[in-house]
Amino acid sequence: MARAPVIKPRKIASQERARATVDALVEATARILVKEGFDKASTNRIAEVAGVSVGSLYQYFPSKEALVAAVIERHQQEIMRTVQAELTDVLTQPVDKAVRKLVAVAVTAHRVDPKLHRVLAEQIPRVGKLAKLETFNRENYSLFRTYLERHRDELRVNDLELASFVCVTSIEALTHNAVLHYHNVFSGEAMDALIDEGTRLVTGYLMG
Amino acid sequence: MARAPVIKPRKIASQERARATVDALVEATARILVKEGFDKASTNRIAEVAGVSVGSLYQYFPSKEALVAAVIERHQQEIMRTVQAELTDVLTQPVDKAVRKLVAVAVTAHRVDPKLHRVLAEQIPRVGKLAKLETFNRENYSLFRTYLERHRDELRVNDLELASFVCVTSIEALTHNAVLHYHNVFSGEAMDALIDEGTRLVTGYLMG
DNA sequence: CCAGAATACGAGCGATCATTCGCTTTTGGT
DNA sequence: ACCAAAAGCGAATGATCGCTCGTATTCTGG
Repeated sequence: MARAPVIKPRKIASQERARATVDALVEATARILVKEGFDKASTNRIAEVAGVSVGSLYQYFPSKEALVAAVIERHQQEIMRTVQAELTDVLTQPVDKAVRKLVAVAVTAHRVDPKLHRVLAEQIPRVGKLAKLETFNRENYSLFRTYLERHRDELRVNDLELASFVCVTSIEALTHNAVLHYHNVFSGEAMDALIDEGTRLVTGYLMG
Repeated sequence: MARAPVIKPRKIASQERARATVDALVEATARILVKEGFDKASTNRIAEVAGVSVGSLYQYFPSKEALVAAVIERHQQEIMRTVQAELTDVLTQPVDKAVRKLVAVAVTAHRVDPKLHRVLAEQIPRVGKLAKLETFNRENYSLFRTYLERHRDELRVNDLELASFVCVTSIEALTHNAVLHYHNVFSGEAMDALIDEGTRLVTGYLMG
């Protein structure tokens, strides 16, 4: 009759040693994604690189997807930590200053482990619809939307929804492309120039 | 001693029936990519959907990648066919007209089998560095670059290289995002509005 | 009409992968 | 010091996949 107690409930965890194992697994996953690509990131390989057995892996992560999701979450939090401070006073600043800061922050965000960011951006669609990066972009989007509403009278746009889409999409694409695909072209001064241009693009659009 | 003659040279082909087989295979690959996703596109499945045997598949395509590459090429050519006519007179037109046309063309291009386009855009990085879409973007890019050079005196930008990057990246991202991720939002009139905004964004940036 | 070339077939090989489970080792409370 | 729970282990399983190859069928030029 007694049945449930012996079955392993999966996924719960925490005793000092266990936390180290979990960290090692997430770290190993990230490293493999960057250095060997998504396809090479098999559960066996991840366990091997983490210096852990496959069995242990499955004690904490119910699937390979869960592992990748953990990597995504960790990366997201790292970005947040790096960027948050910059964004606190943006809402109260004038349009030109605010836009410049937002562009600069976007660049900074993409510079947090760019190689990992690239792999994740490319592979996330495949990992279920978890799409944590989507969530991130939503936050980004609604922040911008809020800013536009507060400064409505300084702007020459009617549809704030549409304007938000245009601005956020452009800034994201510009910085993403520059950092992740043309990082050799945009280094140092060239990146400053890119920030200038991005700022001019968006402010010119928002104002006259 | 005679060795080579019997070996199948692979990949060459053409007799009426064979061409139909090749078409069926490419078509089946495209359909599976759209309806079931990249992971489900196994060679066995492709052959099954094409109504053909795996053996036949490997007579014409040396690998699974070759099949995907063929789908990409076909899609590219379809886009070209749809768009080419619109681009012939762009070079001679004034900035505002030209930019508007380029934005509109970008939308049109993304509307050629959007679902296929999305899958390809998401999965292409994984298919070697063939990156035919890269090639396509290069063409796009150099066309724009050429336009800027010809109309240099009408513009208020110094670095044409940088300006091309900014404009092409923005237009591509705007239309890509709108058509492939927010197609429900941007239908009919909303899409016209998007074209207006994209045009204003870019012309405002290029001129005063 | 027929011989050889082209095309088509599909069972099967070897490799890889995600995941399981019976077992051993470590840990922490008492 | 002891022991139950927690953590760790890794060989084994079953499924899938890309791809090959010996054979059967169809086509075509003479």
